[in-house]
Formats: sequence, C-alpha cells, structure tokens
Amino acid sequence: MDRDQRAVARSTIRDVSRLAEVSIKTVSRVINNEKYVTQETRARVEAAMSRLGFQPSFAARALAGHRSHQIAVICDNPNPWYVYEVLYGTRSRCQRDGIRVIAQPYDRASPALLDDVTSLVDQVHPDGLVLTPPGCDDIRVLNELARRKVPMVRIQPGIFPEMTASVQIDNVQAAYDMTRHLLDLGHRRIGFIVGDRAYAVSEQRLNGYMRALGDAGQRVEMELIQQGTYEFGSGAKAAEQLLKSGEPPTAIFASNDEMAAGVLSTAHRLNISVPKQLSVAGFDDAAFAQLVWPPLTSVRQPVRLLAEEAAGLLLTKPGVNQSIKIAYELVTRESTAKA
Amino acid sequence: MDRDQRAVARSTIRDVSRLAEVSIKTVSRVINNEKYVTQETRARVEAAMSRLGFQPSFAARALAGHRSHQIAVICDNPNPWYVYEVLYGTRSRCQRDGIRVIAQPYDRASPALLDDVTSLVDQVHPDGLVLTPPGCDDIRVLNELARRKVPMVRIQPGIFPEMTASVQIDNVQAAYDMTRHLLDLGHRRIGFIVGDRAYAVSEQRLNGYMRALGDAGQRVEMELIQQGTYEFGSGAKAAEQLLKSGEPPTAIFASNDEMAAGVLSTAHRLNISVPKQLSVAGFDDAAFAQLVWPPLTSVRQPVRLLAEEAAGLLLTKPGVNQSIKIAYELVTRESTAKA
DNA sequence: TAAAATCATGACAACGATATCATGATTTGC
DNA sequence: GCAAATCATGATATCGTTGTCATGATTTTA
Repeated sequence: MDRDQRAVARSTIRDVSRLAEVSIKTVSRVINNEKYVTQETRARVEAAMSRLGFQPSFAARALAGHRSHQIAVICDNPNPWYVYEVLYGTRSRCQRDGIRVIAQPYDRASPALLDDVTSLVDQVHPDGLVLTPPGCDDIRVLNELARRKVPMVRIQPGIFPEMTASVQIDNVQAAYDMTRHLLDLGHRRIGFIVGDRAYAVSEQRLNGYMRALGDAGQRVEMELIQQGTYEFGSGAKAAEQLLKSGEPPTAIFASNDEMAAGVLSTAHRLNISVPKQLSVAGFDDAAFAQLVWPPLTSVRQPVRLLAEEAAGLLLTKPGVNQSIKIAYELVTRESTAKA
Repeated sequence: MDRDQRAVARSTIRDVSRLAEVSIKTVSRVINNEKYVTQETRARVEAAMSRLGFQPSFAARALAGHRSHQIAVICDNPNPWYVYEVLYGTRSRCQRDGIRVIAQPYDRASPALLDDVTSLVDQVHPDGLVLTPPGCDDIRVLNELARRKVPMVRIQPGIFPEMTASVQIDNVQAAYDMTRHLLDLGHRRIGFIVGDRAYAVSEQRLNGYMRALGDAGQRVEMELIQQGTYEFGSGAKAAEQLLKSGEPPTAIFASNDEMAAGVLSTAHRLNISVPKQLSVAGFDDAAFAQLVWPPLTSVRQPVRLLAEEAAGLLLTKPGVNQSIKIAYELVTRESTAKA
C-alpha cells in the first residue's frame, strides 16, 4: 500500500545487479533460469528483483536474444466461440511459461491475409504461431511461413498434414459415431447438411456420415445431402428443402451447431416438433448448443484443449512436426430421440 | 514470385540505408513518416525498403523509442461474442496505424488479474490499454495503471467515469426504451431479470426498467424482479419463478440475451407459447439472439463499434479523458408481440 | 541584405537485455 | 595427486532501432 510513489521510472537489470552485488549477466541467468548459479546468489538476486519490482523488458530481451517470448494466434474463423476458446486455451498454456499471446484477428478470406501474416512474423518475430482453419490451409501462407522457419502448429489442418505440427480430432470418426447414434435410435432417413467446402473438415464429416450409412447397409441418397455454409440461415434453408421433399427425413445431422439451430428454427416454423417428429444433431458443442430449444445433441470438439496442446507443442517441441489427436465426445441432449 | 530464396536473414535499417545511399536516421524518418525528408529521398528509401522486403523490428523500435506500437486488450468477460467483437473492433482500428494488438484473456475475477495486468504493462510497455467490464471496474487495477501513466480507455465503465477515457452506450435509456416498447404492446405485468451485480450496467438496466414503469404510472412490483447472473441457467430459473407465481407476467425483459434464451427454454418446457402467451426481450443483440426460437427482440449494443472508438481514442488522443457515447438500437423480432 | 527561421540530413549515443568469451575455483577421473 | 572437466561468475560486444545534437543549405523576415 505504501509503495514508492515516485517509482515511475522502471528499474532495469543494472539496478538489480547493483543491489544484489553481482554482474548483469548473473541477473540474466537468474531471469532465464539457467544453471551455474549458486542457490545463495540466486536468492540474493531474486530478493533484489522483487524489492525493486523488476520486470524484464520484452523489447530488450527480444532484441538481444533470439526469442521474443511471444506467440501469435492467427484467427480468421467467423465463429466467436471458436476464436474465444482458441485464445483462452493458448493463453492458459503460455501463462505458465511467461509467454505473451498476440491475437491477430482477420476477416476470413481477406486478400490481405498473406501480407499481414508475413509482416507480423517479420516485425514481431514470434517464437511460434498457432493457426486455425480456414487460414491454416492457405498454401501461400504456409509456404511463406515455412520459408521463414517459424515454428507453427495447426489446429485441425486440412491439407499437407506433414508440413507442420498439428492438433486435431478425428472428424470422420466423430461424424460416423453421430450418424451411428441416429441409426441406433431407429432413424432410417437421415438428412445431412454439409459445411462450407473451404474447410477441410466439411468433407471429413460428410465422409463419416456416408461410411456409417454404408456400414449399416444403407444407400446414401443424394437428395438427403444438402450443401450449407456453416451459417444459421443456410441450415434453415437446407432444412426447408429436406422437410418439404416428398419423403422427408426423420433426423437431420448438421455439420455444425449454427446450422443445426437453423434446422430447429425451420422445424418450429413448420410446426414440426423436435424431437418427437424430427431429431436434430449438430457438431462442435459450442456454448449456445445448450441455449437453444431443445438443447442440441452434438459432438463436443474440445477447442480449448486443442489450443492448449497446440501451445504446448510450440513451447516444448518447437519445430518438431508432431501430430496430436484429441478425444471428442458425443453429447446427447433433448434434440434427438427414437424415431 | 522469384523472391530470393536465401532471404532468411532479415534485412535491417542499415541495409536499406546503404541501398538508398542515405543515413539510417533518414530511413527512420521515412518509416515514421516524419517531415523534413524531400519527396525524392523518401521515394528512394521506399524503393529500397520494398526491394529488400524490409520490415522494422518491433523490439528495436520499442527499445529505442518510447513507443511499443502495441496496445493490449484486457478481456475477462465470460461472453465469447463480446470478447470476439472487442478484439475485432480494436484490431480493425489499429491496423490502419500499424499497431499490434495483444490479447490478454483472463478468467473473470481471477485473483491474479492485478499482478498480470501490471506485469503486462511493465514488461511490454503497451502504448495503451483497452479495458472491458468487469475488470475495468476493479479499483486496484485502475490505481496501479494510473500510477504507471498508461493511456487507457474503458468500455462501459461503471465507476469513477472521470478517471479514464471511456466509450459507452446509455444503458438506462436503452432499458427504458425496451420497457416502453413492451408497455406500448399492451403489457402491464412485465417481469425483469437483473444481471450479475458485479457489473455496473446491471443496476443501470434495472433503473431504466423502473423509470419506464414509473413514467407510465405503474407501480414497480418487487415480485416481478428476479436476480440473475447473466447466465442461461439463471434466466431459466428466474423465468420459472415468475411464470409459476400466482399472477404471472405477460412479458419478461432479461438483462442479456443468454438469460432471455433461458426464459425461452422455460417457456417451451412449460408449454407457454412465445410470443402468443408471453413476450420475451433480451439485451446485447449477441449473434445467437437470431439463432434461438423465436428470434429475440433485443437492444443492439454495437460492441465492435465501441471497441473501434476506444482504440481510436487511444491512438489519436492518448491520455485525454474523453467520454464518447455511442447509439444503441432497439431491434424487434418475433419474441415480442401484443399482449 | 543580414539575421533569423526553417529545412534536410547525418554522426553517434542510448535503450536494456543476451551472447560470447575469459577467468579462476572446485570437482572428477585415472 | 595432477590433468581434465565442470562450475560460477564477470567484462564487454551486440541486437536494430530512435533520440539528441550538429551542420550546412535554403527560405523568410525586417
């Protein structure tokens, strides 16, 4: 409470070294947790640091060393929940190591993406990059970054899986499981709404759906498959197509929760009761999956965990192109029921 | 496209100065758009910069100058949409000026908030800070930041409005208008769900509700006012209290959209038709207000714009404690109708 | 037209850390 | 018991910019 009111000028490593009566290099060793410092010296330096309220300057460390102690998250995803989870996950893992997170939000498919990402890298020299779809599948971006040799981890990459480290869930299997779930409930005509083809996961989820039908000895009927954009409106429209057709499905599986919400709204509008007359399933288990009526059955994609693991790879094994698979979870709620 | 493949080592201001045959100081002048550089010299330097693909190092600029060219957004709000909008708004305004955005996500009410914010400021020395509720009303944080003389702008501050620059909407008037809207539709018993009292806007919205009733010559009945937490579940529970009481309301106004969604779910569960038997209104107009059924009538809080203005203040008038008021908008959708 | 003001540029120190290399003390290996 | 390895520390150069101040050229002012 009675902190020094004049303490506006911050203290530097030199002040610490004077107070602790050691060289600045030794202080630097303590800051960076290097070995070759005796217990006693370390304690003296730490005492001096905390007495002075010393905080090392990121700018100076970045300039002198070869690390910036910052990692950047390139997020061009239109889904607020997704971006939020990626950010919190990354940050939570980085906090332990004293690494800062730079968020670089983009409008998806902005033509400036390439230039922005490269200038970010050239200006800030981040220690690593976390990339999310759809930007993580932009080959020009990947090439430029590879040329600069920045360690990067992609979340749910769609192309060239070996090109970088990555963290992902098995989208094919997840969609397979959800379809299987609907089949087990007795549904035979199951509609499917495909997501935006710019995202690699869209194909994967479609594949899972088709395989599950195949394994169950069912024919894949093309009129049961509608193209969407991952947006609410596209889900509503697709549902209308499906439900107004001659032989409407008794269940609809949308490739994400927003489109599933669209399906729900169409059902309401057409006075079709969910889940009595129609089962609806989504994908992602975004926060709002529980806010709609009825609460959505969905596949929980643990985005925060994916981001934490991505950051972990960046911090512990920079440059190693390892791939981690994370478990998903099928969450059944009230939007699906027996046929 | 035939970029130099060996260009792994980045070029520095010195390389540019050699190529353009000027001093490094002159290059620096061009980078920073200072005057006292002839058109001709400037052109030569710019040509050299682009030929070399030169990007100034943030670390070196921050170390040598008194600006870091970075601003930090302190976001400890639990609402993904809100954080997303703040981030995009801030970034979009900063991009023009070549300023980077550091996102510092926190768990709300984390005890580490104070230490984290101060160490961020001491380590990174951001040119400014954007603060959002509820963190922006933490007096310890405000004091520490003021002591460090960091320019800051608060979005929707609740306490000490004169202490920093700020950007906000008129929450009292907005809630007043929404209540008025419900009154105009013929509703006489209007329930209200208060938000978490840790947020200053909660009181303001309650005030608006009460004033509108008062101005309409109505008594404020305490049993029509329920306490919520801004979370979905609290809205659902509050709605149950209201609807199962002896004399249930014909309309419910929730202090945010999540709680309004909770009201909708309770209505569905109790088989009360919205808006026929019950009108429901929310606040924020978050993205998912349109994803629920029926789509929510709400007050559009232009968060992205608020953030853009906040960043604008930081960049154009750092240190000036100006306060900007932004217009809100009442958005009527299908969740409200005549009594 | 001389003095003052403004313009255009450059030399060099400084910012606050880390990297390299040197040095002497202590421990280890045979 | 002596060379070699390891440990603990420090002196000093360095990272790539901006800030300060100096200098001469050009324009404005009285």
